Amino acid sequence: MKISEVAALSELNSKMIRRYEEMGIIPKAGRNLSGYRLYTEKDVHILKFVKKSRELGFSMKDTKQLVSLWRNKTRSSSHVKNIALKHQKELQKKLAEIQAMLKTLDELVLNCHGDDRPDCPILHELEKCRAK
Amino acid sequence: MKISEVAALSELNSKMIRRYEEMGIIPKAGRNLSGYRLYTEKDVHILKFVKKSRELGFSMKDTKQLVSLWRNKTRSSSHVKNIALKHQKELQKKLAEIQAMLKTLDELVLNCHGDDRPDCPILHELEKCRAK
DNA sequence: TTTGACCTTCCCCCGACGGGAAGGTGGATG
DNA sequence: CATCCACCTTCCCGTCGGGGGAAGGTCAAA
Repeated sequence: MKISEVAALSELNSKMIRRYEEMGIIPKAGRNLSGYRLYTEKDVHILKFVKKSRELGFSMKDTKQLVSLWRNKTRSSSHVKNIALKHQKELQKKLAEIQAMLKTLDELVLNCHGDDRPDCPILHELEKCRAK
Repeated sequence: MKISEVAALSELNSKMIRRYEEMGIIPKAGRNLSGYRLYTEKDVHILKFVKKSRELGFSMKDTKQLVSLWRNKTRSSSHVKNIALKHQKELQKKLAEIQAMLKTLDELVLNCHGDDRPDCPILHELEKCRAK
């Protein structure tokens, strides 16, 4: 298979597949005589794994590790779990940050008339010095 | 005041203050004879506004608009509100994405032994083809 | 034969920073 | 007075996860 075919099958795009290869996340593809990358079913399998990892928010670095562990039958699940735990903590942190922003933002949006007058609680809030 | 002083007062760093100036978010600072940027209390006020806007997650572009509206006494609050509403929607989307990731991740972490054995539900899940 | 759809590598762009080089300035100290 | 150190300036490069598009090679159908 050529790159656009595996791209369609893995729901990635060709550009990212080349990048994953360059970053060592996936093995180097074979080439035909003209230099075109050639793929097998196995490569599609790996690419789908990468796609799922990215969909769960794992970084490129984590994904590289996860692919490597996945392919290494002598891995320890604790290694995998540590990566997941770290990512989980980061996501929880981001979640809290966004929730905090939304808490303020929801209130501001609710209180703003949104008409032609210049009075605006949003700007007023941004102007306020935090007590801190 | 020189840049590091306003940086301390606004809880930003010098680098970002220069960048905000370059991006037109804040007015161009005055200079002394040696080319050092000089600031007033008013500038600190603007910088604090910028800081709060960024803390609420507004982009640089939005922040630039908000500063401009803030300083424009003939603004309409609807203009401000539209910016806030758009940002609110984006945050809600991000929130939902992170919650979805965490929902899966929490379950995976819970089910992974995290020991020396290679069996790992996390890798197993990533390997699975989505029904889709 | 030509056309169009692929493929390749290459470099630049985004946002929101951070690091650090290279060089100028300014005030306190020896 | 010289020197030292902290600060200032501009500039370029790196990060992460991509996207856009140029320039050129390949291949199959019309």
